Amino acid sequence: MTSGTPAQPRRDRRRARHEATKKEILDAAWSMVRADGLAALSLRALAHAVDMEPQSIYTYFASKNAIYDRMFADGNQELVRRFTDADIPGEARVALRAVARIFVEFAAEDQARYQLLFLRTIPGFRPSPESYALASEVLARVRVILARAGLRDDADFDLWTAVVTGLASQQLANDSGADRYLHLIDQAVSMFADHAFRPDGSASDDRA
Amino acid sequence: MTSGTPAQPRRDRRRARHEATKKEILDAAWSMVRADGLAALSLRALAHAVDMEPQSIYTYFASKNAIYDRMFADGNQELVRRFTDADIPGEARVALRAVARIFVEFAAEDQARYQLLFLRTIPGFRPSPESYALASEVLARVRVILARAGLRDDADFDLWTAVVTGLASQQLANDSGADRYLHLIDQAVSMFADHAFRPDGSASDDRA
DNA sequence: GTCTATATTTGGATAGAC
DNA sequence: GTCTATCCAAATATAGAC
Repeated sequence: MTSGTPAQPRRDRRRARHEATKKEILDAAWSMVRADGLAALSLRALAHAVDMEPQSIYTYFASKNAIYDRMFADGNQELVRRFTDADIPGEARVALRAVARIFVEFAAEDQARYQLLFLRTIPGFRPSPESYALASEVLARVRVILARAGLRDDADFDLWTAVVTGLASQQLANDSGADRYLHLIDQAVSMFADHAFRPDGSASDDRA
Repeated sequence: MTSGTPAQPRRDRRRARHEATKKEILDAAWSMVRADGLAALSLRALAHAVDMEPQSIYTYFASKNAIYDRMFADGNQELVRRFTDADIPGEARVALRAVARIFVEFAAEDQARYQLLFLRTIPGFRPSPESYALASEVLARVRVILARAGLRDDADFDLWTAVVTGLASQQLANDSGADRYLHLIDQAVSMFADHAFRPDGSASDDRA
């Protein structure tokens, strides 16, 4: 009620500015890892990219791994967002196609992001519990979508993730920038669906 | 005919010693990347692991990337060897299973090796033409085996590599040390074979 | 072939003035 | 919140003595 505590507009502005700078640093980090590779990120280069001295980065992030951690969280959040935004239909094969496209296209867009999120590529880095929770969230969403499509078997789910991550990793490793594996998505989904939804007892084993 | 050229036994011994030390260094490098991650390899630590000063490494390798290059070559050579040693039967599904097992087990054994051979994980590194030729050799062998099994379509081949690399990368990223995806190999092969060898016109598209 | 010495660069990180 | 100053460790690499 007295002077000096006017609902703290000054502190809010300061906090907003702080967050804006943080975002600026993260954006720069993303473009650097895209250009030079995930492991090549350095605090010096990052700082200079945002016109700072390297030491000033520590005002915003406690360590280099803290930056990786935020990037890890951002990447997973973006993927969650894409699953949320797309309204996935109930029909099984259509749903599977939609999920596969979202994932593989997301992967193909950014090799560094894919490495950070899905491969263990940075020697010292392990995501914080909060960030890891977002990664689990992604998996949980996919699991829900697939369950709604009629897929509840754990082995089938694992097989599914193997198929889509296989397309993604091949696309990135052997055809970055083009669509050699991207356009196999529908075929892969058909293959998987034929298998997962095959009538009981039709499992062929040894004969071509 | 005269003195001083006695079929050069001394030079041979020296060369043998040189090659032995080189191998010693490479062995140490492999165990270090297995322990600490591929990207964490340093010449210092490597040298001290073989009781040398870091500078002495340069007697054997021109650079750090030259070491990665030899490791890349060794890894591919080992994989070629495994395909050569296994005699793959003519029957299609049996052949596919054999190839898949060899590849996925090879991958699962060593995360660092898999990253080096199949993922672009080390920012500066690109294999030399000679080493890259060995990688092509691996792919060519698989292509021949699959062609003999009746698979000659390029898209089917790409789909095949996606399935096996998917199993491999999931096994490494999510279940290192166990066999969650390893034991999906047979199922994955059945899925793929049912698809690749399906009778003409049976392509299902939209219905579950 | 291995060492000492050294150069150079880069890396991540802290203390403290302003 | 940003800087200067610094630290320390590690990195790759070269020159030259032995």
